[in-house]
Amino acid sequence: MISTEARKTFRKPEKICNQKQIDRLFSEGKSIRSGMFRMHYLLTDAPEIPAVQLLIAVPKKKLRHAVTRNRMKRLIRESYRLHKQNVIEFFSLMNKHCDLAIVFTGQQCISQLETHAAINELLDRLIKTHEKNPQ
RNA sequence: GUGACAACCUGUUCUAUCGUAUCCCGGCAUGUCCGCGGGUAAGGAAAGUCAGGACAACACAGAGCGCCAUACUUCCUAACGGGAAGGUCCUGCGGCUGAACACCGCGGGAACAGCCAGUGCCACAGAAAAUAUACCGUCCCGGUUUACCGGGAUAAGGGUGAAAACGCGGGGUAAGAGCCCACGCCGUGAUGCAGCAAUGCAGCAUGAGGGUAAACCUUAUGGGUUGAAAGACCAAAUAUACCGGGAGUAGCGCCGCUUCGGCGGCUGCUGAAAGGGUUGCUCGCCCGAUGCCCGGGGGGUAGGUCGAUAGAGGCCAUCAGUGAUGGUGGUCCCAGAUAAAUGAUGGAAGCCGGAAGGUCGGCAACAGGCCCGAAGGAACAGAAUCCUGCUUACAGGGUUGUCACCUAA
Repeated sequence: MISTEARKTFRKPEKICNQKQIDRLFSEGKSIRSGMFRMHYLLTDAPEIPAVQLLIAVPKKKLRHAVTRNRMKRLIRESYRLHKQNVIEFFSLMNKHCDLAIVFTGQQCISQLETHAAINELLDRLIKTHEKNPQ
């Protein structure tokens, strides 16, 4: 960790693209609920290169129009991109890998500020629960 | 000038920081890499997935039946159920007129092939709904006697109905009726003229003159099925058909060859070794030739590549055409993701909006004009193989046309 903090990127390797990985995450993982969001997560021991991988889901049932769905996904991704550093460092130090899925459960598109707050809260809670009970 | 309607066009722009996808360039640590290098990155409907193609796989001698679609004409197009122009019928407004019909002008609509091919159907009401029919009425005859009853004729009139056997005048008759005739409407047919044609006009002949094909049906034309999750290719790990090589290969049995020493084979039996399992190690135990080790190899999974972005392409000019559209020349390269990129936050400009204020006019209330402009607002909507159309959604702005109202002349 020399001087400048890491660049805030969000590229392909940090996304979950594998069907089996997704199935396992939703069937075996745990979840945290907060307001308009639900977060599924699954810890594995094998430390891979991106310590945390993410999946964003906005269900069609909640937001009917493709335009609003796209916008919501982009807002969530933007929030994660700006707030992910702590989580990545935390799981790197624990030498674990974490799969995350953020699911939007609201009925309407919300603003970037609200999204920032909600995502930040979720990530903090994820870290806190594992500080207490490191398994 | 304002408003409404219709058609067509348009569908905010610039910039800073951070970020995404892809292509190019560069780097070395050669890859799911890095770069404060550069280019490009949603729409008029990207939507609905409705029609038609391109493309792909499979099917397919030929013919018939069936099923489905289409249905005025000509043209356009790769093709269409799309479009253009024209025709016919219906219809709105305006003009013409004393008023109307017809006609003319500007619009709107049409499931505009055929009930004169055949079969069927036509609720309720009504006497009767289609080879007609007789409730009232009209007329004739008979009986009776004023006004009633019976038989017959009749489709003019009444009544019913969405619809009642073409309209009107005359002849005719007991009364009537296309029963006959003139005129007219409608249908059909051939002829002449105009038109590529639909069709129009003209006179002639003819008559079975209600509606219904969104009833069966007839005629003509077209149609193989499934869709990019099509389809083509590469292919790790693991297991493995099959092939080659290697280690190991004792005894008995059987078969073949033999120079009688043996040699080879066996999906025959028994035993053991190599090897493997159990364990930290040794022993022990267990598996062990349909096996073990090495190499090749086909199919094929994860995953990846192609399909897949230069095209029935855009823009400009020009020519042909009433037009849809086509020809020619020039010029440009304009998204290509795949758990699915095209974003976030600031700032500025323009647009809509008009609070508050100023000013002109007026004695004033205050019509109205002009200036300045705060808050706030900005629709419908996100590519997914690609095109051509259609349909639907849509704030604001622009152009043209029609109508209404106001103002001025």
